[in-house]
Amino acid sequence: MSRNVRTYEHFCMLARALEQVGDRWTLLVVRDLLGAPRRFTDLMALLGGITPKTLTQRLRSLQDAGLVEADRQPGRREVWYRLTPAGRDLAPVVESLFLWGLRHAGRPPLPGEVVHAEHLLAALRITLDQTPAPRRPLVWHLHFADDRAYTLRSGASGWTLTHGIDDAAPDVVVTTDTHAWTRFLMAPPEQRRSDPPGIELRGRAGEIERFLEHLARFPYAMSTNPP
Amino acid sequence: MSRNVRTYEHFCMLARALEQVGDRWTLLVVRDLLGAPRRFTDLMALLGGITPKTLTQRLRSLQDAGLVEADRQPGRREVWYRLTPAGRDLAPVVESLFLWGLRHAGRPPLPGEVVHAEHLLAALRITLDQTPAPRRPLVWHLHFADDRAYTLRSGASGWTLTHGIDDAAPDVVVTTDTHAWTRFLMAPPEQRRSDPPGIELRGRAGEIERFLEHLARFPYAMSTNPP
DNA sequence: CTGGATCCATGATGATACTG
DNA sequence: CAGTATCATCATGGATCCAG
Repeated sequence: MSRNVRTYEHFCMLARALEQVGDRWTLLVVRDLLGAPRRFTDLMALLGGITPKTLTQRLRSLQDAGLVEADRQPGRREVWYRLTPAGRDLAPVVESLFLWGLRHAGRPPLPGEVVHAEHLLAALRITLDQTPAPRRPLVWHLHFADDRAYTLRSGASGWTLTHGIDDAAPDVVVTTDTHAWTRFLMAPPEQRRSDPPGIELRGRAGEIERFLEHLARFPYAMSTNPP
Repeated sequence: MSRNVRTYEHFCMLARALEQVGDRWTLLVVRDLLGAPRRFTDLMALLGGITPKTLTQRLRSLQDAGLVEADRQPGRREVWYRLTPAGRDLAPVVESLFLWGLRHAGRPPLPGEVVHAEHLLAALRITLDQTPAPRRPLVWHLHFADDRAYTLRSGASGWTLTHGIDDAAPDVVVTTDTHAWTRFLMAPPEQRRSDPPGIELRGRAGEIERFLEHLARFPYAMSTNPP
């Protein structure tokens, strides 16, 4: 149970933070737990390429640091891992790294890369949060070919991405698959209007227009320095 | 010269970002280059504990990734390393990690930890940026016992920390040493008013009061979730 | 099936010493 | 000042196996 205390021995809050979350894979685990609580095998699938040994080790470190807690219910097989409040406080860290990656490595998938629609949706949600909030709350539903569905919703405290669709009437319903959705989002915004292949957009014409307008800021919403 | 291409092979902008800056020591190098251009030995001193081999390797990776450039002038021994615009874009990443560390690991130095006033000043500057900007620009000078001096200045685009003191008339002048300054800032804000040992504050009484008021938000300025 | 543990190979990092 | 060289150690990856 003893932790790998690989320390920097610096009196610096950045170094202290990196001692907790700087190891390989750690922030990717946090990324996936920010979306929702997950089981070990959920994480294995989302983190394609991690070995069970390393995942176990990262989850233990995060638990010891108080960033993750394991939910083990008697009579239930699975263990659900979820972030503690301290773990959720890492959201700004993950978001700033997402934005940097979008800006400086925002290219379509390389051959062999594992693709999960959810990670692209997370990047989209963060990008939307960098743009002015819409005057009226918006609700978009996204249905993927593997039967996963997500809701993107704007609210007073920004955009949220949730798993599944809720009962609120959506302004736009997107039906697609991971591959088409990836090609759609990684294409230049001008090209997204002309009947994108593999994507069905349903909703009032004005709402679809508004949807495309918001997406036009993706992936280059942030700029500390000009592109 | 060949890169350490330790990739995740995920189509995820967070993973792409971590491939560039996720290695041990890398973000600490960026932290120190965000303050000013530095020489190899400057970095060795600030990064106490890094080996020259690892520092060389990190600087090469950062150069290959286009985040750092080396300034070698003919007839000059030293090499000055500085961030490129893409490297400076990492400022939000470093800042969010600083804030997380302040909030969740903001304890006084542990025995054996290397202490540099500059890293605490960086954390202070970031914290000041989280609070409402002062109505009028403020200038504080800080003189340390080792003859290093810094200027903290508020402006339209937030607070800046610069090396040395400029010619503008300061509102407050602080004279101290690294140890006393660390104890001062890591003490509860109430305790900072009563004649802190090892610190001399000069300036009009109202300006010193304003200085202490701004510092009262340190180190707990940020909160995504309540403390 | 989920949630791991074990063994071994390899590569990244650390300690120390030395050099153009 | 700005690194290299050498050697030792530790973390990670790959594959396989196991208990509830």
